[in-house]
Amino acid sequence: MKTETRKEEIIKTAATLFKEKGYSAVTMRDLATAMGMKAASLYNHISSKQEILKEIIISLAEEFTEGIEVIYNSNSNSLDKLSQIIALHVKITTNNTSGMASLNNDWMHLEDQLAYYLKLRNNYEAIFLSIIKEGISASEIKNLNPETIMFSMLSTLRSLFLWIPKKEALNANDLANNLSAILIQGINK
Amino acid sequence: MKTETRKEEIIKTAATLFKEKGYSAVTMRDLATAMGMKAASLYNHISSKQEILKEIIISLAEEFTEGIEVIYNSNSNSLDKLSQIIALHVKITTNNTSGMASLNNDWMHLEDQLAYYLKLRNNYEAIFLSIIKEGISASEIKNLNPETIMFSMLSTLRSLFLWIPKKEALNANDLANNLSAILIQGINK
DNA sequence: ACACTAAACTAACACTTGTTAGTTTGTTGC
DNA sequence: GCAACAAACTAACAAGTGTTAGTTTAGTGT
Repeated sequence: MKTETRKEEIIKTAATLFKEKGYSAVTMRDLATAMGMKAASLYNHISSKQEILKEIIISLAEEFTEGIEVIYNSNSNSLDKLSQIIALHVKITTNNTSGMASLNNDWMHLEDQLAYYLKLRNNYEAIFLSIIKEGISASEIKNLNPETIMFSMLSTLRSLFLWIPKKEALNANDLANNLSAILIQGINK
Repeated sequence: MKTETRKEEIIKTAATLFKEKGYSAVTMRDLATAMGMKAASLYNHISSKQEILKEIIISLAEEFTEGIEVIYNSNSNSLDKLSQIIALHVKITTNNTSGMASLNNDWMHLEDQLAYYLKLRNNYEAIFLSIIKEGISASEIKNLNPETIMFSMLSTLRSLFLWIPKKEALNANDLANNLSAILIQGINK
C-alpha cells in the first residue's frame, strides 16, 4: 500500500496508449512493450485490463463531481460559476490529458463500473444545467435553450484533451480566461 | 455496379455498431449477426473490415472539404461564412450521425487512407482558420486568438453526432440558428 | 430445362487475445 | 549466509480474430 508507484506507472502508460488508439485496440502486449516487460509481468501489479480502465476513468469522474459541487454551492453569480467550471476542466485536463481521452472515448467499455460512471455523469450534467437555468432566471444569461448552451460549452470542454497538448505555450490560466471570453461573450465584435 | 444496396446496408449497419463500441471493439461476427448472416458471407460484398471504415470516413471527409470550399469562395462576409459552416455541420451530421462518430473517433484506424484523411482535415482547418482571420482583419470578429476560436467552434460542431440523436424534436434549421446565436453572439445578456 | 448469377452457407486457417501457473532473479533486513 | 519479498520471467491455455476456399441455394433471363 506504500510503494504503489509501479502500478501507477502502468496506468499512466496505459492511458497514453489508450489515447492514441483507444482501449480496445491496445493489447496487454503493447502495454508490456511500452513498459519494457512481458505481458504476464503486468499481472504482478494489476488484476486485469478492465481494472486499468476503471482506475483511469472513475477517479477523474469523481474529481469532476466534487469540483462542480463545490462550485454549485458557492455564492458566486451564475456567470462566475460557469467561468469556474471552465477553469475546472482546464485544470483537470492539463494534469491528465491522456486520462481525459479515455474518459471521453472509452467509458462504454467499463463493465462493472459503467452504471456508476453514468450516474456520476448524469449528476454532473444536471448540476451544470441548474446553474445555466438559474442564470437565465436571474437575467444574467440570454434566454436561449439551456440544454443547447450546456451542450455547446461541454463539447468544447470535453475536447480540451485534444487541444491542450498542442498548445503548451498557453498556460492554464490564460487558456481558461480566453475560453471564458469566447464561450460567454461570443466572438461578434 | 447497379444494385450496390447490399454493400451499403452493411456499411450503414457497421457505422451504427462502430458508433456504440468503436471500430476495434466490433467484430465481423458482430456485424454479421446484426445483418442476419454469417461473418464469411459479408465478404461477398466487401473486401475487408478496413474497407468499411474507409467508405464511412473518406466520403464524409470529402463532403466537408467540398462544402467549406464553396463557402470560402462565396462573397458573404466572415460571420455569414461561419454561420454557413455551422449549417454545413448540422446538415451532414443529421444525415449520417453514425458515420460522424466513426469520423471523429476511429480515423486513426484508417491505414492506407490515413495520410489522405489527414490531408483533407488539415486543409479543412486551414480554410476555417482563414475565414476567422479575415473576419478579425475586417473587424467583424473580436481580436481573440483565432486558433482558440476555431477550436471552440469545431469542438461543438464535431460533437453534434452525440447531441442530434437525442433532440430530433429540433429540426436542422432551428438547431443551426440556435448554435449560430450561441457560438457567435455568446450567452452573456 | 438450362446456364448464370447474387448471396448465402460450412469448415477451416493462422494468428492474436487476455490471463494463469509456476519459476527465476535481485535486493533488503537480520 | 539466509529468509523474505517484489517483480521480472517462460510456457501455455482457451477463446476469439479477420479472412479464405469451396459449396449450396434460390431466383432470373433465354
